[in-house]
Amino acid sequence: MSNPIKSASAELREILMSALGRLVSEGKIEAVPLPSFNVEIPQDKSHGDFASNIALACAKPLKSAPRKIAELICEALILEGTSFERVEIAGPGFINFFLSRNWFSGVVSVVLFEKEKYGRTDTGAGKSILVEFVSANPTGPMHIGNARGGAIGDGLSSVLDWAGYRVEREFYVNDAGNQIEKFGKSLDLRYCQLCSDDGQALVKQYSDTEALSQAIYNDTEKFPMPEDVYLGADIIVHARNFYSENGADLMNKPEEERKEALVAFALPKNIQKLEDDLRKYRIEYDTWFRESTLHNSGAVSEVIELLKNSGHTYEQEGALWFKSSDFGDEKDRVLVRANGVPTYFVPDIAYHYNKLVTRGFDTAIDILGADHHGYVPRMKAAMEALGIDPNRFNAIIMQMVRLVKDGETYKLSKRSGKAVTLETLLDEVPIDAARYFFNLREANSHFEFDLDLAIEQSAKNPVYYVQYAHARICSIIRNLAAEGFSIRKLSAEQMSVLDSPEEVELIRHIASLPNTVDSAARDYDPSRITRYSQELATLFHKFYDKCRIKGAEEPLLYARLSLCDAVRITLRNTFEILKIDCPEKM
RNA sequence: GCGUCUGUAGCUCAGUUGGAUAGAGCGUCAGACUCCGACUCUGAAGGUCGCAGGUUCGACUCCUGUCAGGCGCACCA
Repeated sequence: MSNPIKSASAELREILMSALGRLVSEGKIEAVPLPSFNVEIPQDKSHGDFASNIALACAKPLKSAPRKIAELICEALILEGTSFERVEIAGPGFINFFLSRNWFSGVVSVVLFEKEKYGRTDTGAGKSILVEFVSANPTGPMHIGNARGGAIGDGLSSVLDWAGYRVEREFYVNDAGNQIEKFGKSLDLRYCQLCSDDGQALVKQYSDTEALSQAIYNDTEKFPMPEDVYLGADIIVHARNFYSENGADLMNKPEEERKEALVAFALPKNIQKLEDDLRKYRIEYDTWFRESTLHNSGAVSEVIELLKNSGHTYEQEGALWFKSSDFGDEKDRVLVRANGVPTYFVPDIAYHYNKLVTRGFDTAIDILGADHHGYVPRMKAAMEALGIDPNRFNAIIMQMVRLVKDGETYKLSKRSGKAVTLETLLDEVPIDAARYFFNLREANSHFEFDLDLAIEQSAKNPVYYVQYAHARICSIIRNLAAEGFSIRKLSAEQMSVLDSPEEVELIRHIASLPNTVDSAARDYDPSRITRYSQELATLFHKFYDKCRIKGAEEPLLYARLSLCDAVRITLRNTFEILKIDCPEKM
């Protein structure tokens, strides 16, 4: 696993340090503690491939003008045998470095050698990370927010995997507590409605379950529902299916028993549906973790004891409180209500305790909607109270999605039961487009999803643009192979004919994939990868436009063909990270 | 009111630990295929980085204040 940029950068630091060392030993500069300095990639390519502010940083301790120091350093530099061939002093005292041709041709060789592994790094050093995402309530269908969370969570998991972490994907199934109560109550109400005279009349009228459900859903006069239940038509469908299989017998049983039977009937179907929808979205979880297991194993009551023992709880008005304000949370939180029932917070603490202690992951990441952002400080507080480093728990907050079609906003309302579901979205736009679009912007930005653009098959659509680049390369390679020119291994010497600005730019960008993976992993931001792939596609198209491959002189032809293959591999690897199709023809 | 996130070109957005003349796509205008896939490429116009201070060699980036918008602020989850 090599990283051409990182190794060049490290090499450059060495070169600079040894130059300083020589200056000190020759008595040309004073021996002072080395200040921290940068080696970075300038935005403007005319400023070289790397630039260092070392002379500016040394100005103060050496009490000398930055440019003067820069000149001394440059005189002491030894570039022979390194990846660099030239330096320049610029501006207030920056030292700009230019990479050698050998370095550029080396990049292509590395990519052709590492193939599908190119871009992977070992930065994570095998540390384990649990990424929990989507975790939609199993009481109903998934919405657009879950779609964004799914793409980001899965993309982030891939990025972390590529950066050398041991990653597991997890879905937390809220199959216990109040939501399930509410689910049971809703199912029971609908079931009772179906068994009523009005319901029976409709059952006879409609043979189609969907139509029947819609009729009942629409008729709020005959089939009223209280405020605090799920109104969606999917609830009626469950009730209807249960009725079809079991009839009205349950009406003679107590309400609690009915609810239990209905939940036992509907919940597994909903969970299965979540799995199916997410698999269709190309998300495969390592674990579907059930909240109920935390209750059954006693982990929930255990964590209450642990918190009590920590000394950060107190009782007030009959309830048990967690003094989360001890750890910077804005106020304290109730753990156990006056009626003796724990709040949702307790199983959640038990769950995160399970992640970090019981299962021992080094880090746990949650992908959360912005409406849950207030939840982060209290969970960090709970972890700290339990003696866990709160930095091992991280939350990615993602802002709300605005769906736009025909220039207008699609408003999604949970209440109406007519929210845009993940399923609807995937019916409207290709999976590639959905996954790519949701990773176009960083999580923490308000995102506008343009449905028209996602469907459009043109260069305006970024996902088509990048896939087209890949198909185009494959076509070139096919064409040349048909004429007897296949990719062959070239020496550094033969490869060094690639020196036009377009070729150099392209190679430079190819070289930065490992770095991009690292920075995406470091900042938990998979959107770096989509932007990288677009830039790569653009640079390839520019190269293609300027540099002919077919018909070029032979050494150049083979070098350019190798470059094409390197681009193809690099592009394909970014698609692999994002799990989108890699078409060889379109 | 408190907390939190976001304000960068007409629109959608980049800008990696503070660096050199603030970038891209779309849109607009003007161009490029008898030639490897034109689903492509080239060029032009377009900016007080919300506003005001501060920190320093240097600020879109850090700090303070302020304005506008999103999202929260339960013994709901």
